[in-house]
Amino acid sequence: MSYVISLSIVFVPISIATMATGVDPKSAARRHERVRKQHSDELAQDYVEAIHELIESGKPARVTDLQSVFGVSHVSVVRALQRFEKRGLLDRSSGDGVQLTDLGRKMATEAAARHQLVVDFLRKLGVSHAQANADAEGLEHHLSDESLAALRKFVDGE
Amino acid sequence: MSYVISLSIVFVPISIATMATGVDPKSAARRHERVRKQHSDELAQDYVEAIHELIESGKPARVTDLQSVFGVSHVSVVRALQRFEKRGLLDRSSGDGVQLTDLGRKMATEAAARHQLVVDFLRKLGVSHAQANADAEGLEHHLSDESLAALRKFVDGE
DNA sequence: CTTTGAATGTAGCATAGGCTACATTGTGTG
DNA sequence: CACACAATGTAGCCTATGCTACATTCAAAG
Repeated sequence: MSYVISLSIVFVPISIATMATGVDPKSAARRHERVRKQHSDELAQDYVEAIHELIESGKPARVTDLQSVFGVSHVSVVRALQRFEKRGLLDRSSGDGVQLTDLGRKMATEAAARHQLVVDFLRKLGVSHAQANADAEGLEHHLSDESLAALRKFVDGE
Repeated sequence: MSYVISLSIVFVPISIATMATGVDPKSAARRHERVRKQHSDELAQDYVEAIHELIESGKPARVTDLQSVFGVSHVSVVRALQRFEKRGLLDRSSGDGVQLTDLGRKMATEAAARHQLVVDFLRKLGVSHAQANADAEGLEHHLSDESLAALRKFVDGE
């Protein structure tokens, strides 16, 4: 079998037919592929965000601290940190807790800004603070720039 | 337009202290745990939704069809279907394509309603149809009942 | 009737992300 | 000093999701 893989990640507007039905296979495949990519970055963003928050509040970001933030075993934390260190997001060589690289810090501040925007947005929609925070944790990784801009516009008074 | 909103999301209360700071480790752990649970159900919902759409539009839901919907190899589809069959969501014993069980159909219609609500909501915020559909794919799995109700209120004229 | 191509399934491998069990190391206290 | 506990790391196992390569089956075409 020979596959002809289309590398056209070019922007292709969804056809009228698709817009109505939502069942066009090609665009559906593109959407699902995008979600898979988002997932592969979610944990990294959550980690750098948590590490950033700890450091900003004067506390070291140790394995134990992250373990209680994420509610997983210390082993899962260690292995996640190993992966993210390989990806150049953080540095575990210094003594007390992990440090973020410039790249990690950039990712962290962007993630924090997105998170806050989503929380503010949900609050303005009338969602309780607790639920807004909880939902933002899942939502923040799946918003396009276009949707983020729309949320911002709404939050900033519409 | 009226929506049938899923009532299936677990309610997790969050303490007042948490609400203020957002950094309380225990509530953070609860939030992250909830997101992990949502992830473990995402693919199942996407599959039953896709299968339901195919069947509703008169086409059989075969491995090949789902392969092109999700943009993965046929092997990934087969193994996903095996898992979901074990979970009682679908039935592969009948001849032409998979069938949904009652449970699978219920999950599919709820997921479809959520998806449509998110799309309509983003559209009302000014997001393009193409991007609204794309973003909804990721967002729809991470909204609490409370947030879904807020979205519906906004869509229905506020 | 044979060949061929599409659909489906299996075998086996990779990575991400969970886990428990065990080893090491450092620190503080009886 | 020695024992104990907390923090960290490693070994090894699990499931979910991807993949390629190979096997089977069936229908359509020559």
